Amino acid sequence: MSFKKVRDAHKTENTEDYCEIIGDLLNTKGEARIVDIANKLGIAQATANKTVKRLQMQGYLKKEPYRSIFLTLKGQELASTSKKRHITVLTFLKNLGLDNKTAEADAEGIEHHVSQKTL
Amino acid sequence: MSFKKVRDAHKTENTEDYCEIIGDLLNTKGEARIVDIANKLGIAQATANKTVKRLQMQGYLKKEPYRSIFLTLKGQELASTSKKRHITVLTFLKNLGLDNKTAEADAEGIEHHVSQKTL
DNA sequence: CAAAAAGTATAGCTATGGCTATATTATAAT
DNA sequence: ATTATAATATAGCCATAGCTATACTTTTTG
Repeated sequence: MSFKKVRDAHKTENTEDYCEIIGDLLNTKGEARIVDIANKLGIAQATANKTVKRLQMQGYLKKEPYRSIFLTLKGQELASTSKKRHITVLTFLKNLGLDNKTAEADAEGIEHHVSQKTL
Repeated sequence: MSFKKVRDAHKTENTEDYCEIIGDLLNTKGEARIVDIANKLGIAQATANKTVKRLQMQGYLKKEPYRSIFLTLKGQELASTSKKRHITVLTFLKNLGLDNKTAEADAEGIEHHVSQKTL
């Protein structure tokens, strides 16, 4: 069933976004902090904090209290496949002739639902 | 922010799916029942029941206990725009050369995240 | 028409992902 | 060095969406 797959995608979607964002922050700023994530996602810091805690439990992240965040190997892998897919979708949408803003916005939602075959 | 939009899409996604499925069932079978919805979505009947109750509260559906389900005007409108988008995306994916199965599966996830412009 | 089966409803549980309000800790500024 | 500010953490709330188990109707069947 298609719907089951979509639900499964939704489950990993947030995790993928967090890992991707953290990866980007580490690359550009050198460190990833709760505030930055919350700002990028447009959510409250408390929410980001809670999710980071969960992702830590699940082995995607590493972090000490009041310190910045790092990706585990597992988190790095997720971030990289997620980023690749993001770029593929984004490039594709741009090639369709969409402006950057629309392409970026749509890609964010679509990327988590594109199968290997379609890519 | 793109992420905010994606979250908003997720909120309406399930509602759209329910309305679309109910619309389809009414068209093909003449009536829409909890069991059918649960089967189509691949979820437990209790879950379908609960959601149907909520959608009824929110004015998308009408139904009497132990009876079949109908769409309100609001529900019909949502179903039709949702269906149109679904078909557009599906056709597009097929035109890319994807097989029916993959196209259908991907369309299900993607359709809720495609902006008007992109369509 | 009574019993079995199918469908629907409800209760109660879990997890996720939002939020605000309130600590607490770390960092910056005076 | 103390104080103010910024960042982080925690507590407690809400809604959604899933589940199982159980109860209650409706429909089918013998």
